[in-house]
Parts: sequence; C-alpha cells; structure tokens
Amino acid sequence: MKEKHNTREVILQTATRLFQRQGYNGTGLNQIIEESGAPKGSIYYHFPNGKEEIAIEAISMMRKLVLEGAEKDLTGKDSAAEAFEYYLNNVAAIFDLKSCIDGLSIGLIASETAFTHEQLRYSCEMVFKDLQSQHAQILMQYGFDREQAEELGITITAMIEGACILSITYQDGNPLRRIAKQLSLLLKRSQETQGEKQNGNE
Amino acid sequence: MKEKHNTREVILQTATRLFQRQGYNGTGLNQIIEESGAPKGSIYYHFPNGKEEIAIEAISMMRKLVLEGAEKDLTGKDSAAEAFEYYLNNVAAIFDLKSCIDGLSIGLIASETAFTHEQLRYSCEMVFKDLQSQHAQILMQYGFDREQAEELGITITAMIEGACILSITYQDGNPLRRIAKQLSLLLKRSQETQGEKQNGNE
DNA sequence: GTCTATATGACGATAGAC
DNA sequence: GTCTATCGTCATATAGAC
Repeated sequence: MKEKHNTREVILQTATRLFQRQGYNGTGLNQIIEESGAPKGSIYYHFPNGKEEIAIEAISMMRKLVLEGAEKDLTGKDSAAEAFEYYLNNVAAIFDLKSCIDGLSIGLIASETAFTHEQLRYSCEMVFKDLQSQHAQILMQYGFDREQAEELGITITAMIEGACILSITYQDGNPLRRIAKQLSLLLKRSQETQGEKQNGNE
Repeated sequence: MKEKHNTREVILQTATRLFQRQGYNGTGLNQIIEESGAPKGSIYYHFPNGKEEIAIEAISMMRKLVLEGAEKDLTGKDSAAEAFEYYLNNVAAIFDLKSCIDGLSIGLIASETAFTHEQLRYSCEMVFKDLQSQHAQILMQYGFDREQAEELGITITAMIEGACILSITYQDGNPLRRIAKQLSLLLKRSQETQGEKQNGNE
C-alpha cells in the first residue's frame, strides 16, 4: 500500500498526456497541477528542476508505453507484413477516439525542442533510436537479414511518425490505415527481393 | 519600386521561419519583431487579428514554398523513383546546414495546434491535402494509374514528414537520405507490380 | 509533503499620440 | 504607418510557514 509515490506518479501521467496533445511550450505547470488534481505545493518537491525535469521523465514514460505497446502487437504473427499491419490498424483505432493518444508520437515534443532544449532533444533522439532498433529486431525475427532490417527500421519509424501527424491533423485514423496497407506491401516485396538475392540474383 | 509592402512582407518571412523552427507556442510576437527588424508599432496594423492571423498567412507561405520547391525537383526526370530520390536528397542537404529549413515541414505547427486552434489545424490539413495531390499528380505523370498514385501520395507525404522530424531531431539529413533510397525502391516495385496487374496477374 | 504567497518576467493585445 | 505606454494575464520559479 505504498501510496506515497502516488502524487509524483499522477503528475507524471498527466504531464505525459498533456505534452503529447499540446506540446512542451503549449503546456503550463498550472494546467498539469489542475488536471492531475495533485497538491499544488508538491510539484517542485517531486521535480526540483522544474518543467524540464518533468518533460524528461515524461519522454521516458512515452518511450516505455510506445515500446511495450508495439512489442505486444508485433510479435506472434505469421509475417512481418501482417504484424505491422495489425499494429498500425490498432494505433489508427486509437486516433479515431480522438480523446486519447496515450503513448504515441513524441514527434511533437521532439521538433519543438530540437533547436532550443538540447537535453530534451537528446532524450527524443534516444527514443527514436530505440524505436528503429525495435523495428529492426522485429523484422529479423520474421526472417529479414540484419542489413535490410536496419534500413527498413528507420523507414518504418518515419512512416509511422509521419502518419501520426497526418492522423492528428485530419482528426481520424485513416492516414495510419493507408500507411498500414502500403507498409505491408513494401515488406512483402522486400522479403521477396531478399529471397531472390540469396538465390544468386545480383 | 513598391517598397510600401516591405514591412508586412518582412514580418511574414521572419514569422514563417520562426514558426517552423520553434513552433507556434514557442514563438512570441516580440521575437518576430526583433528578428525582422520591422517597426514595433506596425504589427497590429498589418495583422489586426494578431498572432493567429500571422500564423495563417505563414502557413500559406510555407505551402507555397514547399509546393514550388517540390515541383521544381520532381519534374523532368526519367522515372518517379529517380525524381523523388533527387528531391529528397536535396531536402536532406538543406537539413545538414541546420540553420535554414525554410519552406519545410509544417508538421510541427500542425500537431501543436490540432487540438487547440481549429482554424490553424484546418489550414494545415489543406496543405497536407495539397501535398498528397501533388505527389499523386507527379506519379501519374510518370505513368502510375490514378488509384495507385493516390494511395502512394499519402504514403509519400507521411514518409517525408516523418523523415523531416527524424532529421530535425538527429540534426542531420541522413534519415531523409535513407528514406529517399527506400522510397525509390518502393516506387520501382510498385510500378513493376502495376505492370503485372495489367498483364492479367491478380 | 504540502501549503500560501510572491518574485519576476514574458506574453498577446489595446489605446492614443504623432 | 509607426510609436510608446500600458493593461491584464499567464508563465516559471522561490521562500518560508505548517
């Protein structure tokens, strides 16, 4: 019954949600306190370095949520194409109920802070690198060779991140569904080409 | 020699640059005035509706710059794959000199304002739709049929937007160069498949 | 751990002189 | 068209009581 950490945790969860929806500059500490219901006086006790410290930990939380969510959807399917199609269609469904995009898209905070907050930029860079690695790992599990998996890892990360922006802007999940389909085709064809390579073609 | 519009124009160009680098919430009117060197008292004369009006016109300027830049790079090549590879490698080069990303990536302002400023969200949505259309048009010029061109148009838009985020975060153009290569492959294979389709396969 | 009160500054916006 | 002055609001952050 360690309800001692509750306040800190609640602040962090609320901050994570707000940073994703409104960005770093668009979210004030007051709003975080109000929406979290946390005690007003507690924020600088739990986060002595203020807003930037909260953001760093929020990014870390987003990282955890995205990686775990992806892992769950991407494993145990029959092929890489099927796995990513399943994953992206699930993400699309989240965007349809436009209230909640928890654990998605650090693209906003990344591009906001790239030129102005080096520490936050670096945190985001690490998350993107983790995503690329995860995608590459998954592809190798489905039979891609390392080189091609790494090439595709960054491509998939970019496609997903871009599709999230489009879905947020359009306020529906259709762009993600389109990307799901195209990525599925790309993966099928890549795997065929890879096979040809092994059989001596080029 | 109509130097009368100069002030308005200078404000708009500076605002466009700053909004792209720092976002809508991260850019203050003071900064726009200071960096543009425009007269301090003139901003609400030229833009009676304040910051939001400036942003709307800035988005319109970004739209123009992106569409024209893309058009120039994408036409007159031997194939769609070659055209987009050329275009994206040029964009990548711009990201390497990380000072200037003029005319690129409305993704930041789009995701910042999607939930909070309906008019700005709508402006961004229209720009994305224009980009999709342009990409589809270009593909048709290189021989894609309409249906596939439109499917790919949104995919290409997402890939580019996502790759821009990665390049901004990593502070170099390499993600864009990787995407250029992968997109080139995707387009080649798509066009081959399309040929097979027409020959009765599927 | 939490509270209030407050310091300090930036913000967007307006009014009115010139 | 441009200027100054200023309003009101918000922001982050700190100090000190409880």
